[in-house]
Amino acid sequence: MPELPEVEVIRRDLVPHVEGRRICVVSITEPRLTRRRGTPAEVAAAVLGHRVTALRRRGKILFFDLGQESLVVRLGMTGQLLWEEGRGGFAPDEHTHAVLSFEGGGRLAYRDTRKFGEMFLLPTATAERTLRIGVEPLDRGFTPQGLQRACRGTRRIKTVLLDQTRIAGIGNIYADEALFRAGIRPTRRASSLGREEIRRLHAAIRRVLQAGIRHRGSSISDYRDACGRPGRFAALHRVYHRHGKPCLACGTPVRRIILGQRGTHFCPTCQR
DNA sequence: AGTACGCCCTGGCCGC
DNA sequence: TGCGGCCAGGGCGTAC
Repeated sequence: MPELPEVEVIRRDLVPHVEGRRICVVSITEPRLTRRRGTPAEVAAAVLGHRVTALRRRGKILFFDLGQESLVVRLGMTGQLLWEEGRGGFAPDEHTHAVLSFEGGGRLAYRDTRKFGEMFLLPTATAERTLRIGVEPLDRGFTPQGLQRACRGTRRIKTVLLDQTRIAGIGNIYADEALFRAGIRPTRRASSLGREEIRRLHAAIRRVLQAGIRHRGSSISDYRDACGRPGRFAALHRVYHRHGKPCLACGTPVRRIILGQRGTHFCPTCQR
């Protein structure tokens, strides 16, 4: 579900509530949530009593820094982190798999219908390396030259964009939208892109991710921010989920194909 | 090294 | 109304 813009919106929503606050009650009720490392009881015990020193994001992943260790949260396809103010009145439903309560009031609920998300602990110092997270596309360190390097080897440009070990945070929606804005077909061999195309794609990736954040994310179905509100960016999608409808630039019907097991949307006229 | 594919889950929607 | 089939924004393991 959530890609970089959605996760960043959630992070920004949560920072004022959780940073500097101590976790005083932990409940993890879904064993799948901690499947990568440890049991729910072990993770809960390790989190309990710690202060959140920082809430960081890398790609689509959130890190609740707790001192030596960080609680790593991946939202998968349908994961949500919802902030509930106050102590009472909060009724977790059957899709609420974890709740962190904070000293002084306020709770953070983790909901995830499809249970693809995860929550586990890693040593803070090595967490990013362990998870092999690629370059952060909105950082200065992401350059056209870096994108060029990421394009070596792999077959199709969309596959490169979705590879989290190369560039972090781009998922199916923003890959299709960035490729449309750059005028590049998702099926193109990455190594065939010229300097000018790389430059356009680099700019398009940044523009589309920033626009996604500005409009508080894309809510196709499940995505909600930390207050439970949908984002507005889906209304501004130019190709994603617009198959059969006229391209907003030229009127040609937007086409949908399957690429890498994922629905892929593009304009056959505007994207070459 | 790269890619195709199945799979982990649940729910919504469409057509019959 | 009910049911089967297909779809979904992610990512991992396995086979080739």
